[in-house]
Amino acid sequence: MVYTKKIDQETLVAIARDLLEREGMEAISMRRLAQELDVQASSLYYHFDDKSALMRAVAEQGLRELAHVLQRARDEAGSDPRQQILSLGLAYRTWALSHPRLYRVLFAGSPLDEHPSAVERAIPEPMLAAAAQLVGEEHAVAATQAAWALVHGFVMLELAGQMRRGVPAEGFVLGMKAFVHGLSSSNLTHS
Amino acid sequence: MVYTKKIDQETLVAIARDLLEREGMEAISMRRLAQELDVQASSLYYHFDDKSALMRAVAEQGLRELAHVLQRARDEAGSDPRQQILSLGLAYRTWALSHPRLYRVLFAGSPLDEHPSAVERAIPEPMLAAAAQLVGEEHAVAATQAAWALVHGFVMLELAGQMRRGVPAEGFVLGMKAFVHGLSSSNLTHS
DNA sequence: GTCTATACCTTGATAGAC
DNA sequence: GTCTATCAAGGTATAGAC
Repeated sequence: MVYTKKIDQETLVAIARDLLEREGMEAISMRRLAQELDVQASSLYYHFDDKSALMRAVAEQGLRELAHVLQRARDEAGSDPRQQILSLGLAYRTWALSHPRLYRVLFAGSPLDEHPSAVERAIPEPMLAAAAQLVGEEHAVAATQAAWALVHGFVMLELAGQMRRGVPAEGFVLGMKAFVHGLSSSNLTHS
Repeated sequence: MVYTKKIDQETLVAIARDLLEREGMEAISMRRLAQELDVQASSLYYHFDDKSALMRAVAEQGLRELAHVLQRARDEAGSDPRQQILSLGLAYRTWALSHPRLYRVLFAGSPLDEHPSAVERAIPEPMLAAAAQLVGEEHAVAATQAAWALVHGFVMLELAGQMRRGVPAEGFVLGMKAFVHGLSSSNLTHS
């Protein structure tokens, strides 16, 4: 061959992810990625159809990681569903705060085609199991939606810099405890 | 004057907001806004220094509206802080779902300069008052952060199309009730 | 206050040589 | 598999006429 191989899908995803975390989504262009790899921009199109395909691969890698972290958090939390939910929340927040821009990318795509999306299929799964134990199958989905909302909302507000009035970790723990306590003691069917 | 007045700041903000809601943030460019107003793009710079100043004005208008809606929701909810919090949550969600793209813009800016941001100053205020009644001043900030997270997270997930596994309204109400119940009955200082 | 004209930049993507 | 060359769009912003 005349021109020797320099890149492949894997390294391309790795570089894109790295650049994403370092400089944010706006910094990611095909030219910039190519430059980062010491390659011409047009070469990238040999490995990915277009930019969105590349970023989809990045998002999928992040999704797999987060799903794995959550799975492990639940496994390590013992058999008490309350403890499992708390553990899931803490692990979720830790991962999201450690990968802020990647985390945002997970929710930036258009899931309008998939029902439900890959994210909706993977992320809430461990919570769904814990919720079923705590509030029964008939309320598991609703409880999972609420728990996910609480954690996701907290992280998003923190990442947006909207949690500087207090100590975020305190609000987070208080919220999780109040929610779990309320879930297990209140009568969910009425009032 | 040779060229007669066609636009002013107010109509410019109105058109920008309208276009934002109709077609999303990507659709907003100075050229497009000008076209929508039957004017040249360069004319817009007479009224706003640049695009970001214009969009800031749009966001501020949205923020004022939401803050007003929340204030009213609390006023109408009576004296029970639990009822106030539920009312705040419902009103918040309703407004956000009615102005999805504008709502997102409120959190898209960089609040890294203001401590806290305009959003953080205005939005949680009514909740802060209700929370103080329910859990005392020492936990009011933490409880407010959690409540805001729950509602914001729920709305954001809904807007991202990640709540299609169940009936969102049910998960939302269940979450709010469990949280409020947990807040008022659990011992927040220990456990 | 709006106009025309334009400078200047960045982007995603393709064709065809090697 | 990567290269060079290039297209077609789109963007923000300014100068100066009217």
